Amino acid sequence: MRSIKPTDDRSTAARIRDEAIARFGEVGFEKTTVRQIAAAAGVSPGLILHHFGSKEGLRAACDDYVLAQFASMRNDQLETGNTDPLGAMAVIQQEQPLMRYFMQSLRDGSLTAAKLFDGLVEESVHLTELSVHDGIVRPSDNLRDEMIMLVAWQFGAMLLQEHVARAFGMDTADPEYMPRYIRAVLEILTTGVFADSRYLDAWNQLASSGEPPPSGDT
Amino acid sequence: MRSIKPTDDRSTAARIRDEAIARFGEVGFEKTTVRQIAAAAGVSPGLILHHFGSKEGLRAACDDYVLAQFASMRNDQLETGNTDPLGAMAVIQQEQPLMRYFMQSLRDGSLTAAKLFDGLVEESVHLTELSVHDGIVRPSDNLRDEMIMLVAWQFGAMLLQEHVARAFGMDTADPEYMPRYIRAVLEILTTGVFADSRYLDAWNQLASSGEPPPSGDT
DNA sequence: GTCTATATAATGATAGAC
DNA sequence: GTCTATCATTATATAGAC
Repeated sequence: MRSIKPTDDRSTAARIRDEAIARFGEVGFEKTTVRQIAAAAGVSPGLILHHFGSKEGLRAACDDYVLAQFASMRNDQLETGNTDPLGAMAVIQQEQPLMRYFMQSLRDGSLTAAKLFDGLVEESVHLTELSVHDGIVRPSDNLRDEMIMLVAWQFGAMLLQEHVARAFGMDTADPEYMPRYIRAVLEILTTGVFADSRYLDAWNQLASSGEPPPSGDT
Repeated sequence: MRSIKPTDDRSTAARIRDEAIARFGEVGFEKTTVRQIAAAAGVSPGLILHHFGSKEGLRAACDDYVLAQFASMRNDQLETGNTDPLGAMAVIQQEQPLMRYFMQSLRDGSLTAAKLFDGLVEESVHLTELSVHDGIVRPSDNLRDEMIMLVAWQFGAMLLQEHVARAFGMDTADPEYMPRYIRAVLEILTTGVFADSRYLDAWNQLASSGEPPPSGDT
């Protein structure tokens, strides 16, 4: 169903894997059929099972590959000494097969997604500690938890970017989307949202009183 | 497979619908089979198709019902004059079938989820404007976009709560989870994250220069 | 309204030829 | 390594009895 470039030097198995990553990332593991991947890779459905044993085996191969690729990217970033948190944020926001695959894994709650998430939390905590030392990020005795939330928010926003874009009155593909997104994020993370610390103070007081705080209205 | 309480005054169709909402919310639309819903509701698979025409028809009925329920809840909240943004946040965070269903819809990107998301953005903007007037939330000339991000972050964090909880070193069901979550959120939204406004200023300068800003390192 | 039995379609997986 | 043909399972959906 698709012509393969004669100069494609990837092995057939690698081509199948890459097509699988693309499909899994676009529509998810469940909705993707072995036949679709076979058609996209220009091979028969049987060959895929022959190489990877089962559809689940193919997924495992994709997981391993994606995990390795991310580790490699992280290495490159460390070697070039790029410690800019905003830069990392922008890089990761790109619309690439690997990132799509990761997002879908995040949706499904796979083990790979968990590993990746945890790794990114560690990395963020590390980078932010450096930023605190440099006076870029304010100190906090709860920095780790805050970074966990920021990582979750970042990927949460990516998961829901269709809705964010629509609320902005635009499409995800609009070149104005990312600038507008980043500006709103920077505003919140620079100035906060509340006018003063009354909520935070009240919360900390409740917490120090040892009692699990109410979940209703204040 | 399950005994129905003799005092259950819901019609059979309503019972089927409620069971469907529960299953769809727990494992998603695709992974739920008509047979499972039938077993849970104590009826035959055929009856479900008889009432709702198809599985898709059943989903439509669920969507309509959930949408109506949320609208009703919103009405109640307006009537009781509850304008506390934190209260609304806490209420919505509860683990109820309706909320689970909404979360799954958000995952799948259904039309219902979009309507709900948009409605919640409008509501949040409205409530926050009141809070700004009351001096609780700082003013902003970009308030709407910031609220869009906050709504997306909130639901994004709920979508990823499995990962957030694991990063906290606990389980989602842990009673300490929500307090810890809320504290981290309050800290970020009260104080911000950056020590000063250098990033925001640099960004605004780039934006005012009319050029689409870089996506790499600064 | 409700059930049982069945039709139909699609999917993951297997077997064996080349 | 790769393909074709086929199996076995599972799901939605339909037909018709009660």
